[in-house]
Amino acid sequence: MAVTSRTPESDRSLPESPSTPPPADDEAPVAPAPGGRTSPSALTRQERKARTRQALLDAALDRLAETSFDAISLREVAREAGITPTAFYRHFESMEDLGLVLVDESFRALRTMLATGRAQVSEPGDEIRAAVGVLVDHVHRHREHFRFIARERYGGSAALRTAIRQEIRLFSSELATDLARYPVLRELPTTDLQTISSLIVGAMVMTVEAVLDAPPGRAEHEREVRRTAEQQLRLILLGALQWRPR
Amino acid sequence: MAVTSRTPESDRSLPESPSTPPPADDEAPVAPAPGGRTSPSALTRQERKARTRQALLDAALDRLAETSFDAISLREVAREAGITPTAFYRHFESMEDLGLVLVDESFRALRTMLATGRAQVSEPGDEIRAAVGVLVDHVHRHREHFRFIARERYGGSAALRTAIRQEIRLFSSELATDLARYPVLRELPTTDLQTISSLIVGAMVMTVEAVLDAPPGRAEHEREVRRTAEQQLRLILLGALQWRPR
DNA sequence: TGTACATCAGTGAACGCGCGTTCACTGATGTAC
DNA sequence: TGTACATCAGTGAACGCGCGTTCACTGATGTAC
Repeated sequence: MAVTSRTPESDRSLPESPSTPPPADDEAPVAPAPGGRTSPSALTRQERKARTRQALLDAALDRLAETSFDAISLREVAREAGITPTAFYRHFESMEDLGLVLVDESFRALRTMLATGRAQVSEPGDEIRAAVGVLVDHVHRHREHFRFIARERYGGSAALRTAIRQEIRLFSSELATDLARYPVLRELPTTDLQTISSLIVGAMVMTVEAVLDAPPGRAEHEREVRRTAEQQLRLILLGALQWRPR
Repeated sequence: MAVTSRTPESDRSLPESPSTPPPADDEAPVAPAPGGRTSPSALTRQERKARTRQALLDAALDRLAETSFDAISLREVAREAGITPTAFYRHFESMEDLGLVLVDESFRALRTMLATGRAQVSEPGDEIRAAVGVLVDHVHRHREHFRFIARERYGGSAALRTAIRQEIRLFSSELATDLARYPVLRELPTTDLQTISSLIVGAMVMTVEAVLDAPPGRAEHEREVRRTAEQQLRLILLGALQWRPR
């Protein structure tokens, strides 16, 4: 197990060691500074706590690759984060509590995406391709968070499901507002805009799932997913332009 | 726990019984004919086994109201079905095995729906309303199976997920074939038809979830769900009619 | 700057519990004669 | 029809295990003087 270098009384590996212990310097599990340390840590207590907390969140996200959230145990999350089960309670009241924080974190990522999308308005006529690009890129960049949402959207405890559904509804409304900026759509009543944006959200959800399911290397598969998504949005737009209320 | 008697040797349900086994009469766990019974049971061993098996499947479906499939224990399913954990193995190799049977059962229900839909073609101009009606009715009639699919579609073990995804893909293809019957759409290349039908399937999935989420009594909420679904399909159709390949 | 005390993230033993799986078994149902 | 034997769905005890939660604790970090 080779502890890399240093500190006279070293070999300070944790009792339950993290899966990938010290990648570069920081990041990853945490290393909660066990007993007897001479050189004073560079981190404040507060910073350390924040890291452990994040390690717990990351550990849970990580486990979601294998099972659904409510099949993940507090103990395995603590183990993977490199702390005792008992210490878990210093950070969260329960796994459900942690789950709700993950919902929050995940939708923050999603909102970032919307902002990015609005910022780079791109040349007209190509908005759809650009939008799909932004979506797919973000899914790659926040793969684990999107997987979490996809899984728990209809999966887990009532509390998580409710929280996620509310966020999606909000997201859909924001999209409706965005749509209202387009000249042709501006005339449509709000309810119709909402119907349209929920259709778009549905297509997006399917797209996200397709991207997540893509075998890692298959660029070809992904190009296909993009193309389908673009065509679907185009078709929706085509329908929307023909749409007349009532 | 009264065993409700009747019919000397009739009630010939199949070993692998259809989704709704014994319409009136019994229901509930099973009553595995405990020891010391004097009056000979009216059921053959085979029939009894089939019932217990179905009771296990139903128990699992039932538990899915609370948690996701991979958080359901073999023991609680056995308990709810009225048998010992040990006896579970007379029917399924494992919970995963049982899960795969549920996938099968659920999609059989879904296929029934498609058949129904095709049969009652209804007056033209109203196909969309009729289709949405058939969908919503079927969700009500097979509420638990649809909930199972909705939950495990992205939720659980890789095996279940794969099985479900394959069924949905198949379903989507069948829909594409159906679409090809419509004069205007007949001209479109197969890939475009598939893109369109996957968009429709996406909207349907959202609709199913909305119906499942509806608070039981709220007829009003459900009318709204129906209306939205109809409009979305109408919009897709509108787009499809404008669609020109490439 | 040094000292004395407070804070609090993390420890480790212990608990009772439900889990999946094994095993040898029982006794009603089914079958061969 | 009656009898003797085979089948097999379900039993119940037992196992080792990982779980969530409690408790009294430790010792580095933080703060007041």
